[in-house]
Amino acid sequence: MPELAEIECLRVRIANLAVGRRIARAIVVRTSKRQGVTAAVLAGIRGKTLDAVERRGKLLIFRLSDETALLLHCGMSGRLVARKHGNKHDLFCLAFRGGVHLTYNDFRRFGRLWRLPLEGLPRHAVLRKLGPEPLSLRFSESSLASKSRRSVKSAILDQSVVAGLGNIYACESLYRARISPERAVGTLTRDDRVLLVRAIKHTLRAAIARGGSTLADYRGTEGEAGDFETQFAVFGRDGLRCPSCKCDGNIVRVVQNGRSTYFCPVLQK
DNA sequence: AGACGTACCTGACCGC
DNA sequence: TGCGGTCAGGTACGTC
Repeated sequence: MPELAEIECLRVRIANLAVGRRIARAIVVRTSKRQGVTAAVLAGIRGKTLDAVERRGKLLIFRLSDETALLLHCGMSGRLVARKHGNKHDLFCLAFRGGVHLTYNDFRRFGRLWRLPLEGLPRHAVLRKLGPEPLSLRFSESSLASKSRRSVKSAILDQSVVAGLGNIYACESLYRARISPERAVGTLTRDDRVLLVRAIKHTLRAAIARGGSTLADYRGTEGEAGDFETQFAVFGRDGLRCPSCKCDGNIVRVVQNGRSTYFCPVLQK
């Protein structure tokens, strides 16, 4: 459930479900020290009220009434679902008064959980190194200004450059901006950067409006209803015709920094 | 600085 | 049916 658009949709769903409710019980179903899912991390949250659910990049931030926060990074496959625990990949469950349950399920177990005082939040290592929110005014053409020779795809996936883009929306945004993912970020003109920033904002807004993307791993399960994957122009579409009517290109798949990149080499320069 | 490999995990899918 | 390889929405680390 991992990129910004999916996390944002999840945030809204959780907020509607549980903000203002008191936590009746926190159940650690399966301890994972590496992930931070331990009884110690969740100790003492019983009786606290969930005051707000926020998001920063791909991180979810649960503000609790005792001036602490739970931070959750869903990794590759983590998600919060509104049901009691029971699945074999469930790690913990928050039971709220009034019968609402939130269960964290993560079959690949790359997710992470932290608990810390609100007061120390901005200084927390995972938050401190995040770049601007892509949908905020702080994210602009100048955020991408650089003399670097690294690829533009690698730059926009770098969470310290812009927080929250993942592999799907990086590919889709570059397509929309008609910029090759293989271009060195330092060769982008100011106009290129303006186009790319606009494309990123547009792509994320469109994905959020559609409830995010739901890939095969999750399809048909537990209530996540996003369908932005039906709108992909390039992601996972290698060998198919470029959807632009103006070019005769085919989508290709290449590997950059160990990850699949999809693009149209005719349209994207 | 940055590319690359590796590690962390489980599971789906494909070719043999 | 099984087996090995490859792939997966993320991040961190060491090495070159």
